[in-house]
Parts: sequence; structure tokens; C-alpha cells
Amino acid sequence: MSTLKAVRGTRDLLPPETELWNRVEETARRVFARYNFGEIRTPIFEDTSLFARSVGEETDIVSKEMYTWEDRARAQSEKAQSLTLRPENTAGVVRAYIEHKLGDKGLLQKLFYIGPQFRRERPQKGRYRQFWQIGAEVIGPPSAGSESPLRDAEVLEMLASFLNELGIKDWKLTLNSVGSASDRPRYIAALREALKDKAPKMCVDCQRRAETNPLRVLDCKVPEDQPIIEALPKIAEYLDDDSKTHFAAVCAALDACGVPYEVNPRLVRGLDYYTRTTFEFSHGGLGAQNALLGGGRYDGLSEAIGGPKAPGIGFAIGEDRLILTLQAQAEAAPGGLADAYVAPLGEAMNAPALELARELRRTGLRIELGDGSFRLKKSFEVGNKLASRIVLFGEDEQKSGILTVKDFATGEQVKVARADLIHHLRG
RNA sequence: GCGGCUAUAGUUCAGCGGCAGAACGCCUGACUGUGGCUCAGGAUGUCGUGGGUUCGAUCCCCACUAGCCGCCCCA
Repeated sequence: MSTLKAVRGTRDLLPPETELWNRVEETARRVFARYNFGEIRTPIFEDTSLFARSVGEETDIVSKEMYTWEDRARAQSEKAQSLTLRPENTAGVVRAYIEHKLGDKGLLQKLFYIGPQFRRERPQKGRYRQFWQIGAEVIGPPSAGSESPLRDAEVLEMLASFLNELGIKDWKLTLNSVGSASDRPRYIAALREALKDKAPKMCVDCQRRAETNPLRVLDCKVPEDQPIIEALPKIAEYLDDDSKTHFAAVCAALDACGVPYEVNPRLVRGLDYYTRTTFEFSHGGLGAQNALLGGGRYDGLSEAIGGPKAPGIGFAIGEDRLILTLQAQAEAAPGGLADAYVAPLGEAMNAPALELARELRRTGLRIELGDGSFRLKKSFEVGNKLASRIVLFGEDEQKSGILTVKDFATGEQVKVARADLIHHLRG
């Protein structure tokens, strides 16, 4: 019988790596809090139609990557409901926004989330079937200023601060506008038209993309295709005046606060709900999955799933990829040594040693407690791996109240009165 | 979903159609209340799983599973 393993594309996160995960999440919470974001936690599964209607029926995510099942019917007369493990979190947040009438307060809602998402793709480095996203959404009625380009710039500036504070080096922000809900179809139609006679001269992938998803042709990396792509219609030429001024205002605000970026007219995002501003922060050294985070504006999403007009902008950070990047930067893991290893000498000292450890731990010291059945040599060996100092605690020490403390780094050994132990270990 | 590479000790990896190997780590001792350095000794294991070829398979063949890389796509 084969032993059970974590299923394909999923994995266990173990110490000390989990320490990094906590650091990432703490940093996100701290930074987002400065911008007055509040946390939202939505269910891990939702009605399938939520994703079909928001992300888009024709996208890869919805058409082939979702974990979907028929829930048991609650009554004989009822038909089974189709449920899906969330492949992303924006749809759930907007659903919650609508369901709880958050827009009725007349204010902008600023919400962030941290949690697992699920997509059934072929696993690879930086791509998992259960992966974690840290994301945020700024959404509200237009009267609250939800369409303002200032919001876009503020979110981008927040992300830059987050990455910098985390210590991510050499990130790159790429920016584009895919136009309003009406610009986009006009542009796609023009692209299809232009591709009619160009596509046959391009690579096989592009020939297919020209049919299935013309925007993707812009992403092609085949060198021979580049001149053809350059000559294709540009999205910028199809933006209406509102979209143009909106995008210009986003850029101007970023310039003003010194956030570096690059406009890439070819940056297209795969989710149907994106309008106007789209962006991506990328990082080399992640292989084929170089996108650290992505996001954009979704002015029509709420209405698409039956809600009020509620434009918004948001992003999702690939936490797994962020961790990989931090690990690659090899900031020499701090190690995580305890302050002291308390070594009971003899099993009779185990119970008194637990009490001593308790006393020390209550003051916030990080203590490893050994085992009285260990020979002294073994206590030293184990202690040396786990802590920066060892505290010997045998019957002599218990009687006299004078403990022996040895510093592993210096080899220095001293006698310390039990009453002074906390002070000594602090120093 | 498609293509390629890979799977041997706790870890990193050699290896060969005929007794399963190294380094590091681990255990024991030199040193019975003193770690690191040194020295001596010891144990590593369903050779990913299931079939096939063969007198004999860890090795060759097939399938499966998993990981990595690329494609697609995305975080």
C-alpha cells in the first residue's frame, strides 16, 4: 500500500519557512492598516455562477481550471447546487459588498484579504493548485469617488511601499489601460480584423490566439512575430477621452510621488472584468511565473453580477511567489535559536525543570526544555543546536540555588543565582 | 491540457543485468557533570508504485504517480 501524500499541486508549509509567511502577512497587515483597509474573510467556496459571471465564461480559469462539484440537494424537490472552490477572491469580495449593501454607506470600502485560492493547473515552481493570495479592493458608489484615478495611484503606491518594506529588490511595475467596457470590445474587433491576413504569417500559437483570444497575441514572445505585432492597432488608439484622461491622471500621480513604472500597451490581463487601469509587479528569477502580483480596475463587475454600480480597483499578490523571491534573495535565515536550553540532570529533575522553564518563559524568554534522561554530553549537543546558552539544573543546583550557565558562542561558563537567572539570560 | 527531464539512506547525490555506495547528518565510545575540533567504531534503504523481459532487474521495456523545466495561462 502506498503511503498517503499531499495531493498534487498542494504542499505542507513547515518551519522555519512558516516564519517567512508570517513576516509577509504581518507586513501586509501593517502597511494596509496605514491606508485604513479593513480585513474581509469570504467563504472558500461559492456558487459556481459567481465566477462564471465575473471572471468570464470563456477564460481559462472558468472553462478548465475550477474545482467544481454538485452539492447534495437539500430536499427532494430541490435541485443540486453547483459549488466551486474559489479560483480568486475579487468575485467573492464584490458579492459580499453587494450582499451586505456596503455601498449604501456612501463611502468607499477598502477591504483586504489573505487566503488560499484553488486552480487546477499543471503544477510548477511558483504555481500550485492551492496557492495563497494577499489582495485588496477599493470599491464604492461613484459618488464616493470610486472611479477617481487617485485611487488607482494610491493602491499602486501602497504596493510599492509594501514590497519595499518587505525587502523585495528589483521589482518592476508595468502599467496599461485596457479601456472602458465599451472601448475594449471595439478594440478587440479591430484586432480581429487586422489579424485576418496577418495571423497566417505568425507562429502557430498566435494563429490559435487570433481565433480564441486576440488580446493574447500581443503577449507573444516569438522574435519573428514582433514586427507584425508592432504594426497591429494599439489599445491606446481606441481609448475614449475619459479613459485617456483617467490613465494620464494615474501616471501623473505616480510621477508626483516617485513610484517608478513602465507603460506597456501590450499588458493585457486574462480576467474579463478588468477595465481601464491594469497592472503587474514582476520580478526576474521566478522563471516562467514572473508575475508577483497583478490587478486592475473593474468598473462594471458589480453590475455584471446583479449589484449596484460600484466601480473598483484591486490586486492580488501571489504569496507563494513572494516567498520564493524572498528565499532567492537569501537573506540568510536568522536561525531561530532559543535564549536558553534548560537541561535537567537526571529524570528526577524533569518536573522541577519544567517549573523553572515556566518561570523563565513567563518573562518572555524563549526556552527549550531538555530531558533528564539525556546524558550530560547529549544535553550539550542538543542544546548547542537549539539555543545560545545552556542552563544546567541538577540536584546540586536545586539545593544550592546556584545554577550553571554556559554560553555556547563564547564557551564562557558562570554560576548564577536562580534569582538572577532572568536578568542574566536577558543580557 | 501538451512536450521534455528526473525519482537510490534523514539530506545532497554517485552507481551497476549478479552482496546497495559516498559525503554530510545520526548513534556509540575515547571523555561516568561539559558541546563545537579530532580520532575509533556503528546503523542507515520496500533503489517512487505496479506490471513485463530475464536464470537473475535498483539497472532494460511499459504503465501509473510525483517533482522540476518549457508551452498554455495566471498570482
